[in-house]
Amino acid sequence: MRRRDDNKVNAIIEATVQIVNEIGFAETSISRIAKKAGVSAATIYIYFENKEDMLAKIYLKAKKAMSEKIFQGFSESASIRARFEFFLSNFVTFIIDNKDYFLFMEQVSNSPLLRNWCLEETSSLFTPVFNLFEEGKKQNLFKDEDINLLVMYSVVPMAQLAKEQLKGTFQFDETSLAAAIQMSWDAITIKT
Amino acid sequence: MRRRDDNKVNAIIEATVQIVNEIGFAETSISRIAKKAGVSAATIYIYFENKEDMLAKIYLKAKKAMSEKIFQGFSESASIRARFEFFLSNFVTFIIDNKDYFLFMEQVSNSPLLRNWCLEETSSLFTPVFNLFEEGKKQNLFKDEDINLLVMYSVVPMAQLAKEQLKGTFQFDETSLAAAIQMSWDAITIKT
Amino acid sequence: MRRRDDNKVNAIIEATVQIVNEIGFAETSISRIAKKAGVSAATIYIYFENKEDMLAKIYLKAKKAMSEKIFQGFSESASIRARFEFFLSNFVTFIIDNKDYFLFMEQVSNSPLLRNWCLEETSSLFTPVFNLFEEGKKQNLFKDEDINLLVMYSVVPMAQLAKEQLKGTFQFDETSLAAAIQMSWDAITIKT
Amino acid sequence: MRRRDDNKVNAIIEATVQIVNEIGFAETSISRIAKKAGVSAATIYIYFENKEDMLAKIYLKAKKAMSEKIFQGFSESASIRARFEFFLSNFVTFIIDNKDYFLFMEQVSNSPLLRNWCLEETSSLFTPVFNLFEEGKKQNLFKDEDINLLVMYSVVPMAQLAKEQLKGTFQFDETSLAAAIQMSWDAITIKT
DNA sequence: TATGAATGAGCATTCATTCAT
DNA sequence: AATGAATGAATGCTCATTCAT
Repeated sequence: MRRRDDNKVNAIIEATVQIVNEIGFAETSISRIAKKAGVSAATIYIYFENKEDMLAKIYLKAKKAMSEKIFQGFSESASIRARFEFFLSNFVTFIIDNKDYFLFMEQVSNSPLLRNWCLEETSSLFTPVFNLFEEGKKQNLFKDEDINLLVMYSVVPMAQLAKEQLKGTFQFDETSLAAAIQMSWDAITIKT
Repeated sequence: MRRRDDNKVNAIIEATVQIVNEIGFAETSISRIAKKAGVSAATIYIYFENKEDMLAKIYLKAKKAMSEKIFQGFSESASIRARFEFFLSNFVTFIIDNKDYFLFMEQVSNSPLLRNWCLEETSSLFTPVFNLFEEGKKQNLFKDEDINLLVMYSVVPMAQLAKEQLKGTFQFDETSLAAAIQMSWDAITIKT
Repeated sequence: MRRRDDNKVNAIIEATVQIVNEIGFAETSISRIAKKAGVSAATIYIYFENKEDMLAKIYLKAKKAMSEKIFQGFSESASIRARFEFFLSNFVTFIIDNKDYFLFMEQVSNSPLLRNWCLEETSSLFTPVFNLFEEGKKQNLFKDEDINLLVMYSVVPMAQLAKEQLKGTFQFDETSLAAAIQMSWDAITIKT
Repeated sequence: MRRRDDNKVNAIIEATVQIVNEIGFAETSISRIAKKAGVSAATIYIYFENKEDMLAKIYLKAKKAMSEKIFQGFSESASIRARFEFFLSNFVTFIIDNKDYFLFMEQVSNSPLLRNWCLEETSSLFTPVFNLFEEGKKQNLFKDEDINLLVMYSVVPMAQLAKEQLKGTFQFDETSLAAAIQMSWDAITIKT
């Protein structure tokens, strides 16, 4: 029997990510993916149950890749501030370096149909951040607000800025990254 | 000869917005819109050139409506802080009160194909905010950073929180709104 | 607006009947029907909800046509024997004259998926025959057996013979028709 | 080198027969058969040339099995009536006992594409019946009609009744079987 | 022998759009 | 202005079959 050809699977994944980014989630069709990946449309159904399954699996794969890259070298024993900086700059770096994957994830997570898939599996990938925020709150360093709020003011603007950079309307350098991290910090810490 | 029937146009617009929110951008088809609006699909082509044109026009209409509502009663002579609060709380209120329109705008603006349409026309609608930020920077109240950065840390988290509320995972009340506004304020102002 | 084009509907129906007879129920596809009918496949969906709906409607139409032709001029006051002959010879005539429709009905009624559709609506079309059998039983002319049995021995062999004629392996003429009717009669009547 | 694995062939045949009966001829696909038989779809092509060849071979196998069972113990020297009863009741018994095979044969023989295959090979399996009818005609016991006619009035109604039993709309017992055989007999014999 | 991988052709259906009235 | 009819092109997906191991 023929052996599973990982080149084909990867070609499918790459093609999917690129097409979703080029023309949008709504317009992405199996046949376009197949053509770009250089395989028959039928081949896709060997590796994935259906379109939704394919998108979900690619999404999870991307999310895991992000989590790994971001927390590679993350030390739970470092200071809150150090971990905060480490996490946010890794986050930005990942987005810039993995433009396609990140934009793909954005597209997927903005699609109403697919918001359900992956909540639990996903959130567990980011427990180090949640721990960080909880610890900061306990130390009276961070404001005593809902974790959601803290995330909104630290992670979300950073992601948005990275998106602006990908669009060409913003440019991260050391200075602006530091400024952004400081703004996040100011937003969630208690003024002294 | 009959005249342009605004009832029909409105029915089409309402139906479009609702369907996009119900089943997502990707699944929204002309025939579904027509059925929900109670008109023939052919009728849509009397009022709009094609599907893309229709979505663009609805998007612009929504954006204008938002701009008007947000800046209704906005006084350029009020204090920076007052204007800041006024703007952000109006913004949140608009989102909550006009759930359908806002989510529609989100869906559209996340679609790569359609991101180009309306950049200039759109940004001009928010000049009062840009003025506000410029003024704040001149007064040494706001950090001397790129306007984009200031926007990221004030508008974006607020929008995200409003979306969380619409999803049911967050709840704005007077206290949490005040807290959020304060976090925005802390992020962009110079600590004294 | 365009007017409903009955030519198109009829062309679809004719094409369906012919193709089902030519290549069988299992192999009949919408696109083949459309090609033969000279319309777009999409046009079929204007007149029928889906493939099953189309087949069901054509089946019912054929069944009604058969019932009408068979019972045209059927007199409830004629003698049992006269009605028996009238019915059976009309039945055979219909099959011979409407080969396509009859074979289509056979194909459909032998398909397990579709046996459910039309039992009630269909059986009511043949009440005159059931009445005939009941009456014959009351007069001690017909054997006192289940109506099903009487039908099996009168209608079914006749249908089968007509099918043989359509295949070319049998030929009805006045003599053989009379013989067949007599055999049916002998099967179900009480010997005296 | 391994030898032909009859377990696999049988599994394929069983699976085919069952699936055709469960979901109908039209919906029966190689991959479904393979799954049910517990083999790879490719394996089927080791034992059969293609789908049509497979169905034809199974059909013939079933037909031979039926012929064998029906004529097992058939004595050419018994009386006409005895042989007639013997044959018909064996026929019914076979259908009832081998529901799957019989219904499979019905499905196949009703498909126009496959009607050609097996005419000669098939008819030869039933020569004892033809002999019986010829003998009956010579003895002036049976009507002097085309053999086809005699078959129609003896075999066909019996098959149809058996089908009704399988559907649950009729029930053979000793009495009704005897009644049916008598009706067949009355249909084809010369009244005295 | 046996099979997972692979595919071109085809499926039923829906699409955005145009046409004739 | 309004719309039912009509369609070529596309959709996601399954098919029967072949290939490489």
